[in-house]
Amino acid sequence: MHRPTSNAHEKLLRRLAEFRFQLRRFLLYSERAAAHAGVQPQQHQLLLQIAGKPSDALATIAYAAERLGLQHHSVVELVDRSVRERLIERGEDPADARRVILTVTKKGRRVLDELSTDHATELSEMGPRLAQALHGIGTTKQKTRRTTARKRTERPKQQ
Amino acid sequence: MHRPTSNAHEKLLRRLAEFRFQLRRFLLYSERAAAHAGVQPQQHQLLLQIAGKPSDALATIAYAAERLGLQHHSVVELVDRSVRERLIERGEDPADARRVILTVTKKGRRVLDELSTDHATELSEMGPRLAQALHGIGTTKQKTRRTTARKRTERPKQQ
DNA sequence: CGCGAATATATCGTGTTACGATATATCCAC
DNA sequence: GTGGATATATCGTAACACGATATATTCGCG
Repeated sequence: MHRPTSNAHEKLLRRLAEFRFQLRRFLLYSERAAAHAGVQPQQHQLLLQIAGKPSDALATIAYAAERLGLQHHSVVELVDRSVRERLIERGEDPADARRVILTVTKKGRRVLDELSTDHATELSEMGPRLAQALHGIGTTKQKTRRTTARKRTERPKQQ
Repeated sequence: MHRPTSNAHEKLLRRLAEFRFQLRRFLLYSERAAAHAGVQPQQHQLLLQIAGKPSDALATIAYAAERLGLQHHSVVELVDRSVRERLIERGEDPADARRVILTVTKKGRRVLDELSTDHATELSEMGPRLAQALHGIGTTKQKTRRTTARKRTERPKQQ
């Protein structure tokens, strides 16, 4: 069952490639913006997830790990570095002494605010392009076999 | 110029945080899918950009670097690893002996095809969520714009 | 209330990977 | 053909996330 350069498939590849390219461009912009603001990309993300958490969530290490898609201990190290640079602070949770509550310092806030407006601006430019690159994809996968097609609800991706 | 917990600003933070979270989820999915297919995320991206290039482009190292947002020499190393694992091959450019033309092997193609359909499926699920998280942002960004606005094209960021 | 299991955070050593600096090869203009 | 530009390659280094493991605190249950 060779596909002699299936057009639909080629098209999907091009769209995926374009999407990832645009995505990478955004991430590169973001990395550079962070560097420009004097922090590392991951520190920026940490600040963002702490400051941007919903009001009903606790900014613990575990929360940050979940939001950043990292292991707890990777976050511990990220927090170590960030505390050292006075971007955030460790606080205690009165309700559970095992936990650490993370708060953003004034300095961290300043950095984050700068980055946030930058990103908002950049995204209002690049967002549409990204959204469009994204748009073509779901609709392009038409024939390419329908097996993997609809396991929509969950994904048995372990670890 | 203090913002006493500006509501609009808080909202922007939450939206940005949510967007990055969704983005990270996608990237995490992608990383795992690549691992599951037996390649590293960057190898997947390399395959994708080579196979998904527009027909008028040459799949050189420099092209890949541009598309992956990496330095040439990082790509050289990525290519080294990928060639070693028979995912791609180095070829010569008859027109310019300095160049290396990259081609995807059968094995690489198999891997990429698997990953592509997976990603198309995943994106048709998660794409809308991503697009929506994206959508709220440009419109939430109130005033503060202008400075640092658009020096996207190049940036003297030596980092 | 006391002990083991579960949860939350921390430490240590390691491997991967992208980078800067630099080197080599080829092309192009004159 | 020589010099500068372009394209790829090599080497040493540092950042960062990870696995394995350790410590601290809370919870469940008798």
